[in-house]
Amino acid sequence: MEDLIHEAYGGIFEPALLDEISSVAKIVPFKEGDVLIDIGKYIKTMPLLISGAIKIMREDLDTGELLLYFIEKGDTCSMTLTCCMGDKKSEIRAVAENNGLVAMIPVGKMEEWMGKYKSWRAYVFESYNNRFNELLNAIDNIAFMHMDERLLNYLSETSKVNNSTIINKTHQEIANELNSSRVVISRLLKALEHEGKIKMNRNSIEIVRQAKD
Amino acid sequence: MEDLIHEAYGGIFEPALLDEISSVAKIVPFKEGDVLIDIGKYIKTMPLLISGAIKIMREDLDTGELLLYFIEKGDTCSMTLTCCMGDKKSEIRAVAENNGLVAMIPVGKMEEWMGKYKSWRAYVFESYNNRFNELLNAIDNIAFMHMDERLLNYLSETSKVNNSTIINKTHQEIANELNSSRVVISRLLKALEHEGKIKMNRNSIEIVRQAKD
DNA sequence: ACGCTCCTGTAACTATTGTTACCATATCCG
DNA sequence: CGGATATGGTAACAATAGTTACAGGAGCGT
Repeated sequence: MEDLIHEAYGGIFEPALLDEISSVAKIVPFKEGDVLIDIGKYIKTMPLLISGAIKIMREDLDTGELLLYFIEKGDTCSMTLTCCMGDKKSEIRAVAENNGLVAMIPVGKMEEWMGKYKSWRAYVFESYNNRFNELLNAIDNIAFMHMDERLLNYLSETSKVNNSTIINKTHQEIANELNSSRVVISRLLKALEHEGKIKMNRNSIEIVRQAKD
Repeated sequence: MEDLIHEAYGGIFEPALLDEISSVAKIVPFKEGDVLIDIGKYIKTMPLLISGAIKIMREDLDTGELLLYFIEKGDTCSMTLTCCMGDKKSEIRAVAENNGLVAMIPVGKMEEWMGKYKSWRAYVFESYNNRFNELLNAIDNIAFMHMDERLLNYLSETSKVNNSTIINKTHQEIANELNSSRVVISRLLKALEHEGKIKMNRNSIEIVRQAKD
């Protein structure tokens, strides 16, 4: 179990901190679809992602939903940071995109380490910064891009975090994550298939050419 | 000049920190339209807003623009925090919405205070959290709302930060900040006028009923 | 007053996205 | 096997937003 933390965070934290994390962290596995954090909930332990990918979603009042960004190995969600530090409710939902592991850290340790370890402080700030930029990126997507581009981006990102050119999602699921409707997604996917960028099968989509040519 | 800082930040920082801020800060006035921070630029001093309002904009590659949120007295922009701490380029543009004052703090002091003052640490985290939530709010706006609602929100927010029910902006300016086009904004404003929510004059719009009834 | 620029109104059209409806087939389960 | 459910294809239509074009009036400087 120490190996896991060392592998994922070895390049980020100083040795003494790694040891401390290993001693206090509880390694928890999660499965695809698990809701790790939900909107309106308080967070009592902070998760550090060891393996797998987590998607961060925003929900609207009237059942609208939107994928904001993915989190991968070595990352954490700044929302959990603020929630832990400030005792606030979560504004986002975190859902497992695939199977993986998290190291759960008691909130008390977080603040302790803020004063004790420089690498921890740097990590916390880096996390905030990354999440901020990912939100900006999400804004760029929905504000400046059309649905077909957003769809391609989504397929590309999903392919990346799942390490596969084959995406096992239904049109309905994709529509939900992009806050669109199934018919629209089917239409656009069909167009992408005609352009030779993807191949479609039941329950899966294969990316033929990556979005970034 | 000490009075200004005490007035704006008296409830936030401990006395010793307030004194230190007063001694090192350079008070700088700004005028409506001033570009305080621009995309791609490095930031060498951190601004604390004393009076006035600043709008934070995001820009697209092909000349699209979008207002993300406003910053008011007692706030700072988390982008400047990360830029200062991490020596990174700004991803956003900060433009003065009206006239006001900022206290400019040398970057070195920021890090010094992080270890020295608990209220400073709390403030920095609170700022990050506020900006994060404001970005989420911006996402809600563009992802889940139609242009007419966004327009009403915009008018309401603008009215608030300018302390006036009269908004001195042209349709073109509003269109730019909402990343729309002038014709669309004119059309929607006309509809809002028919609904009795606003009154229009050349170069100004009066909010008759606040958006939040 | 004259010409110029800026601001706004409006029409007509296009593009994009969302909605509703219906169908075909695949898959799962009893 | 037979029926229920999930998934995807497609058409027709509606709603929203963006584009182009043009006109009228306000304000400004000469």
